[in-house]
Amino acid sequence: MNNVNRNPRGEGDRLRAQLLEAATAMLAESEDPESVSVRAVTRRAGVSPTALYLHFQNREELFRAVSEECFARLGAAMAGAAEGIDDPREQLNAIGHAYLRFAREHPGHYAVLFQRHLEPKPEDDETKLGMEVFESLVNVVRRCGVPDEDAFDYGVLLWMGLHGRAAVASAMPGFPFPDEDRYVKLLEERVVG
Amino acid sequence: MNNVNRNPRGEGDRLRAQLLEAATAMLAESEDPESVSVRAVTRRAGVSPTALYLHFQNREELFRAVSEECFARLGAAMAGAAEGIDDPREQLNAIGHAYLRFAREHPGHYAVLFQRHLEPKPEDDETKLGMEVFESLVNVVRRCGVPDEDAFDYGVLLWMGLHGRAAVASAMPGFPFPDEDRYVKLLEERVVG
DNA sequence: TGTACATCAGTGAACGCGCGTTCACTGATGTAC
DNA sequence: TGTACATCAGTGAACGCGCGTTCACTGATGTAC
Repeated sequence: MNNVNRNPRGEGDRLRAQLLEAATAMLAESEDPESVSVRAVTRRAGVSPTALYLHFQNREELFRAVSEECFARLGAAMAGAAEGIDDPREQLNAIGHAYLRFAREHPGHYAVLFQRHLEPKPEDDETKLGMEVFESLVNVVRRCGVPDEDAFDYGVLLWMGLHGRAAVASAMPGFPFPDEDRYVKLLEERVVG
Repeated sequence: MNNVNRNPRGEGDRLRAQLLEAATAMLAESEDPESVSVRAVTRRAGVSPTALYLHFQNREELFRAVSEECFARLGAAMAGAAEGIDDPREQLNAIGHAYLRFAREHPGHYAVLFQRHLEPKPEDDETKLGMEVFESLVNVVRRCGVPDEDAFDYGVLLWMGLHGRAAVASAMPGFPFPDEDRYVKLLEERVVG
């Protein structure tokens, strides 16, 4: 990077954001997390490979950050889908569709959340972030009239049903799944009752 | 390989089996399919990297073969679990447990089935193999008294519920899943009714 | 019975590649006196 | 007001690595005449 493009003093953190954005964008295009390499990301950000180490300890940390970003996006997609809907059953339906659509349209982002195995960190922000998104699903389940003691379990079943379909549909494109509309309806009917 | 260890004339196919076994064994230990490289597999088999190309067109083909092997093992585990049980509900329960156990005890084998994306081949043996295993699950569902027109759908829901839990439990070890016993019971109660 | 030849099951060296990370550095900009 | 110095945001070369694949080959074993 020429000095021309260097960030001004005190704004060094901008590059961090740019690197994150570059990594996220690559993941959106590539579908294979392994192709998001330190060198590829910095190349895309127009910066030397070394520059990444000014903002992340190593590649693993970059992935951790990308993962957080993707969780936030998934959460936003689900929340956005539920917005403006009153009936909790319809909310649930919308959320289910949003989930599957996210996985289908952003396979790379979805994969980094549930396919790549980051070695768990002490704080484990990722699980925490996942929990937040999950809790909001459980809340909708509760509002569907499911008894409090069942809401968590049913939430898990719904989530697993969605994840299962998202993951397998991408790994085995040949399998004759019911289409998304039917699948979501079926899943929610059976689980929530 | 010294000539000492070379397979006798006409028995060249033995090496194919040995390579497959080596790859499968590595997968059982490593959990990360990417670590199963041509060089690592041939090293383990005690043979030069080039020798692999006598039996497989390329790395992709090796993976395809490994994938078939793993599908067969998963199918066998499920069939074995159902054997000797009369009540179809109990069979279903046993199958569910066998599925989750397979994924838990052989994460590498499970990952190669549903995580690694092989570019789909024309014949698509993999989907076919998966279908066989799946059909046997649907048959049990049918024998539980589920109407024929629902059996396929319910089978899908069960499978997705199992896959979801297997995959997420391995990717997010921190998530507070109900334990396997409860989960399988819950899933089957809700889906099959 | 001997010998030329084909086949089989491999080997060994080399190719070009991209990777993660470390190290010592540069040059602009702000700050203390 | 001038100047020495610290800090900041990067760079560039190099490290050692393992990878998938190709190429021309070797040496034992079987087969035809």
